[in-house]
This record gives sequence, C-alpha cells and structure tokens, in this order.
Amino acid sequence: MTSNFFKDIHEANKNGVAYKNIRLKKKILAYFATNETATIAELSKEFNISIPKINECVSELIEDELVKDYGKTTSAVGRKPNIYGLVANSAYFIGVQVGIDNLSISMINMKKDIVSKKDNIPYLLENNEQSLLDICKEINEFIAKHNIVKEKILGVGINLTGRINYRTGYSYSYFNFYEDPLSKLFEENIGIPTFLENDTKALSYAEFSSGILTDEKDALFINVDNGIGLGIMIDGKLYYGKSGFSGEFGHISIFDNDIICKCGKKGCLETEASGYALIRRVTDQINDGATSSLTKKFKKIEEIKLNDIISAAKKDDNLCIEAINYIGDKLGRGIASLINIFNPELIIIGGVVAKSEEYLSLPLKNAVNKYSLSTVNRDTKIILSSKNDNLASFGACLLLRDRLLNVTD
Amino acid sequence: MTSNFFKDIHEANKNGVAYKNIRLKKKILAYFATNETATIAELSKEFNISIPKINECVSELIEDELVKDYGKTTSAVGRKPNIYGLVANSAYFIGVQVGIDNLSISMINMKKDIVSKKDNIPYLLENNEQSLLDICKEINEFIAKHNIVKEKILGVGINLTGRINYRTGYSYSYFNFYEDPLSKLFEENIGIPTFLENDTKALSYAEFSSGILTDEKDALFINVDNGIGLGIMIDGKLYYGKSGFSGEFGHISIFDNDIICKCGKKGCLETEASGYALIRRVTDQINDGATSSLTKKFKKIEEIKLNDIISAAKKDDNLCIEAINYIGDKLGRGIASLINIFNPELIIIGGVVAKSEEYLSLPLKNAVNKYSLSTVNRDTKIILSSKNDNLASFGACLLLRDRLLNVTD
DNA sequence: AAGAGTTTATAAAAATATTTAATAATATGT
DNA sequence: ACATATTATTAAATATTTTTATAAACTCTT
Repeated sequence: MTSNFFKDIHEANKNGVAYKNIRLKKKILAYFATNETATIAELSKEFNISIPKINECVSELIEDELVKDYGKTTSAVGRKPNIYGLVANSAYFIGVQVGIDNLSISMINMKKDIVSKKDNIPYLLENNEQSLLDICKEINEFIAKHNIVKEKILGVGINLTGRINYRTGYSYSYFNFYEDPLSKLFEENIGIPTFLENDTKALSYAEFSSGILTDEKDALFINVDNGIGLGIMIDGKLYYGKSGFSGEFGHISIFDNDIICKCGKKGCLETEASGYALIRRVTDQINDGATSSLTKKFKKIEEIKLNDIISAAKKDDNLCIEAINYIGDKLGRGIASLINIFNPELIIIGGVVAKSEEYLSLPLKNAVNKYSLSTVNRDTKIILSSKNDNLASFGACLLLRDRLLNVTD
Repeated sequence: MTSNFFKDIHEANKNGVAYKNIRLKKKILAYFATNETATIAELSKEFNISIPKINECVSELIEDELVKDYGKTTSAVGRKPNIYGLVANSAYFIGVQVGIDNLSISMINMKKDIVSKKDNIPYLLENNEQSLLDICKEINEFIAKHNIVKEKILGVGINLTGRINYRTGYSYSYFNFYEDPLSKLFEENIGIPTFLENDTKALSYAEFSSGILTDEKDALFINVDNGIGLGIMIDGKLYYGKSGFSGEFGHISIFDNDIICKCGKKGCLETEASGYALIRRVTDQINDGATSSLTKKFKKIEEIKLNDIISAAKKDDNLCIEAINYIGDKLGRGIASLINIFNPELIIIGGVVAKSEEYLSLPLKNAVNKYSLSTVNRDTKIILSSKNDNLASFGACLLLRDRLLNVTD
C-alpha cells in the first residue's frame, strides 16, 4: 500500500486526471506534515478544491493507510468535523550524524516522533574507505535491529562535516575519492535512498523547526564548537547558495591578527571567536603565567578541553570567564555583520560554547548593539539554543521527511 | 476590458469554477510575463491543463485585449503553432527614483518596453512635507503628459533611499512624519496604487533581471556610490529580511580604524571602501602634500567629486589610481565575507565607483581570492555593471510589474 | 507542383470529474 | 425534545478532459 503510493509520487509530474489526483494527495500529505491535522473543510479551503473531491482523496489516503481519522474536534456549536492526520508509523526516516569521533543515528516516523535513537556510537572519522564502510555497517546494523520492512524506510539522511552539495550528493571534504556521488555509494550499500547534508545545516533545521519561527521565517543558527558554522534559513527554507557551500561564517575576514586559521588564512572570525580560539586563549594565558583552577587539574595544559573551560567558568574561574567574555565580544561583532546583512527574525546560538550561557551571551549581545545598526538589530531576537545534544541526527531525519513530503515547497 | 480583469485578479483567492478560471488566466499572464511568448501546447504542458481548456482561457485573454496572437514559429516540420504573448500596451507601470538632488521617472508597458523616461528632474530631497509634495507633483505631471487613461496605469513604484518596509509601505529614513504608511499618502495624491521600495533593492532587481542569472538565482548586487548598498537576490526573489532592512553591508564592522561613519559607528566597511572613503583618502593625501592633476584643477579641495577622481585615474593620475586601488582592496575584503556566507552565483558591482573599471576590479578580485575560501569563491562570478545610469527607476517599474503579474511566485 | 508526412487547430461527442445544491446526520444549548 | 448550527453524504447539474475526427498549415521529396 504505502510503497505503492510513494512509487506513484515520483511520477506525479505528468498530465492527466490520475496524476492530478496524485498531486492533490501529495499536497494533502504535505499539509498534514506541517499542520499535524486538518478537517475536510480546511483542506478544501486551502487548496480551492470542493469538499467531495477532498473527501474522496482523503478516503483513498485512509485506504492506503497513510492517513487516519483522529476523531472529532471539541470547540464551537454544530456538528463537529472529523479531523484527519498522518498515520504515525506508516513510514520512517533515518538520520545519521557523522561526528569526528562518534556516530549518532535517529529514526523518526511520519509524525516526527523519534522511534529509535542511538548516540555516541564509537567511530573514528578518517578520510578513507574503511571509515566510510564503518558508517554503512553501523547504519545497516541499526536498521536490522528494528522489525521494520525496508520499504517503509523512505530514506536515510547523512550529515557530514565540511562542504557538501546536497543536490548532487557529492562530498568535497570527506570521502571524496570516488567518481560517483558519495550519496550513491551509501545508497548502494544500504539499499535505501540516501541523501547527504552538511552537519550544521541539518542541525539548524532541527533548531528552526521547533516552532519558534513565526513571520517571514528568516533566521540564522550559529554553531559554536571548535569551529564556527552557520545555518541560514530564508523564507522557511535552508539556504544553500550555488553549490551548497553557504554559511562559511567562521572564515570571514574581520580581524587584523596574525593567527593562522585552519583554513590557511589570517584574520578569520574563527581565530578569535571559536572553541579553538577559546582553548588557545586560555592555554596561552596559563603558559604566560596566569593562574586558574585548571592549572591544578591538568598537568598537561594541552589536555584542556572546551567543556573543561566552560565548567571552570561556571565555578567562577576568572581566567575562563574572561576568555569566554572575550570570545563572546568577538563573536558578537561578527554576528552584528550578519544582522546588518540579513535583518533576521531570530538568531540561535548553539554548539558547545553556547553552554557558557550568559558568560557568552551578555558580551555577545553587547557587541551586537555596539556594532550593528540599531534600527536593524531591534528586530532580531538572539537566543541560546535550549536543545539537548545529539540533535543533528534528528535534524537529518526531519529534513529528509520534509523534503520527501514536499513540506518546504 | 483590461480593468475588469485586473479587478477580478484581486479577488481570485476564492473557490468556485469562475475563480479557478481567473487563477489559470493569472498564471498564463505570469507565464507570458517571464517567457515572453508561448504556444498553447507549452501552456498545456506547463500547467497540466488540457489543450481545449488552455485555448479557451487564451481566447478570453485575447478578447480582453491582454494577450494577442504573435503569428507562427519558424523551426521544425509540420504545421507551425501559433505563438501568443502579452499585448504590449494593455497596461503600464511607473517607476520613480528619488535621488538626493534629482528625480528620475520611467514608464514601462506590459512587455517591459520603456514607454517614457524623464531623468535628472531637478529636485531636492529634504525630510519635509514640501519635498514630498514635490515628488507627487512631478509624478502627476509626468502622468498628465501622456495620453493614457489612469486605469491602464496599474501602479507607481517609488524608490527611496534608507530604510523602507515595502510590505507595510512605511519609510523610516525619509518622510516618516505621518501616522499612515507613506505609500498611502502617495496613493491618495496620485490616485494610483503606490508601492515603496529601497533604491538599492530596486536597482538590484533591474540588474538581476537582465537575463544574466541561470541556475539557482542566488546573486548579490553591490552599489558603490558615496555609501555602499547591497541588494540580495535569493532563489530569484529579492531578499528583505524581517522588516525589509536587509543589505546594510556598508555598515558591517570589519576595520579597526577611528573613522566615524555617517551611521555613527566606527570601523564600518563604508569608512574605507566607499565613494566617501575615496574622496576622503584623496583629499587627505593632497592636504598632506601629495601631488595630483586634481590640485591644478580645483582651487578648493572640498569641491572634488567622485567622478573627478575616477576621470583623473583614467588619465593616469597616480594618486587617484592608488586611492581607487586601496578602496578596491578593502571592498574586496568585505565581498570575500559575502562570498563565504552566500556562496552566490554572481556578484555585480555597480554605482559610480564601479566606473573606475579595472582600477577597482583588479585589486578587488585579488582581495576576494585572498580573503575568501577558494572552494567557495570558485563558483562566484564577479562583474562590473555594464548598465547605464538611471536604471533605478526602470528597476522600480520592473519590480512593480513582476509583483502585480505574480512573476516571482 | 503535387503529394506524402508532420504537426497544429478546431470541433464535437463521449467519458469522466468536479462542483453545486439538496438532504441527511451529528452535535449543542435551551 | 426541539431549534439551531455545522458537517457529511448523496444526487443532480455543470465542467473538464479525453477521444476522435477533420481541417489547416507547413516541409520535404520526387
């Protein structure tokens, strides 16, 4: 049943009455995907199609077990309309976050419920074939673990770090040693349609999809881990640019320093405002003789990690607080530029460094006020992400679902 | 005839067969607006509607004198299909560019032909009611000059400098002393629906609409006059941001200088990379004793204008060449950031300073290579605008036409 | 220059599909 | 229980699409 309809869906770009029906059903599914539920009357109004016709389509979708009757509404007088919505477990979507030293795999159903999730799977990202096959192995094991027929898993979305062209399925930073698109290789190994995505973009999508956006849906997500990533949502859609490489915010040149960035250039935002910069600043100062609670805890200064600095700051370690403040100010200056350019509705700051909370956000917002035009920044809400970790694989699921269901069209 | 249909158009968001027909006709008009002409078969394919039905709608549009038969195509074997297109003079659109010391008014017809144009109308932009009424007076005179019934002029688009919310019709930099939206005031005075637009955005639209964009239609236009403006096109649509204030590229903070920008802040791109900056740099150096062909020509150094510097550079004046080079390098650094963030298909550099040609563009492109990621900038073509002056009022016309005809939907 | 081969345009009839309008069903409040 | 309000279902009216046929327009070949 299900698979039949989803096979039809790919051929819906044809003429004729049969295909018109399929297109309408697709639109109805997309409506349910965004709006959870709807009555026949609502759908009729939305698509300018008569009630009997909508009724017919919904009935067919019910027969296909993609949609079901969720009972009656409660409010108002008169006969209560039936409300319809997607059948939660009529299909599934898998999302994979490929981290530097771990994997995270999630599976959601049609209603965005997380059906299964496995985080912190030991894994080492290296740019060789074995590392690629390891990912496939974990995904295949994950799938095998569940009693779900493969046809019901409509796709696998894989997040990789670095430059990804999601439209072509090519990866340019990792696993770029085949002639075929990387997505095709995954697909052949897994046996399910596979789509690649940049990790920051997938994570942004999860953040943006939490219902926080209202109006124009122009928003930015800034991922401050070791490096700095930027996910751009414009008019409710992720923005990619010509080749999918948009959002290299970490490497905009705004400082006159002499620090060589990992991209090879000097003066990048990342050299002063990232997790790397935070660690460098703290360790440099310790090496220069500054005192900190960290000096007792770590014999080898090189072993200090981002989380250690943030924890120390929360325990009133002055050196760490100052360092985070410094990062926040520099990052704020960069964000001020983004605000001037994008006039966004919302900016979400995420990533490990965002866990520093007000130690980061106060100097950051202060710098934003200092460096952006007040008439423009007045409209922008800046918040720290309140989401828990390992959201990226969920983002991959969500993005996949919304694409396959044409939610973003 | 015409006016009837355009009245219908605004009510087309209803149900019922009559409205479906109107919506289809609207879509056909929009198709003609973008694709110039089409055959019945093409339209049938495009909209998945049967040939007899398309025929019926096109016939009705011909009756309404909005569409006409443009004869036969030339290629291929078999009977040649008729091609249809818009009737050029079935309706008109007026665009007004409000400059600091002049007005420019253009009028186009449905086929984007410039029907009438009046440039360099003497006018002084001041933030008072008289200055506003002067604009209305000029527009009304412009309209009166033509023998066109007012109903055939479907709208007036007015470009103002500064912050404009085109959705609400409010202006925040000029003529912001009424409670009603400024667009409403214009409308009442002129008697034709009026829409406001930011001048850089309208100009960008004209630049982008010249058929230069192919793929994703993600492009940037940088207007380098005294200040620096940025027009952003994403997926073929102008990008506005939450309140329409996007594109304040001139005021991103990327320098550590002490020059106070006209926005009140320090370190803005505009302080080092704009026309103002160019003039300041040249005059400062002359004041410091540098020699230039300009020193002979101008007794009062304050009288040196942007165009004088560019002309001098083109006559091999070293001081001016060096100054333009400097501006180009700084601007290039700013543009490098835009490339990293947007990964655009195309960047067009326009405005008076762009007339410096290679004196500007070579150091600019050099800086772009220096300061942006090569994997990202590889995809971006940077060109100087080849358009003539006074394009902004045409942009206003175009934007208005395309909006009213739903081209960008 | 006539005719074969193609393709478009138009028309009309037959088959479907959609909308409209009427009716039945369901729910609430008095 | 009945008036009121709204939704669901059905049947009739209308509209659209498809099919079929024919005419028209054009090219190419002989």
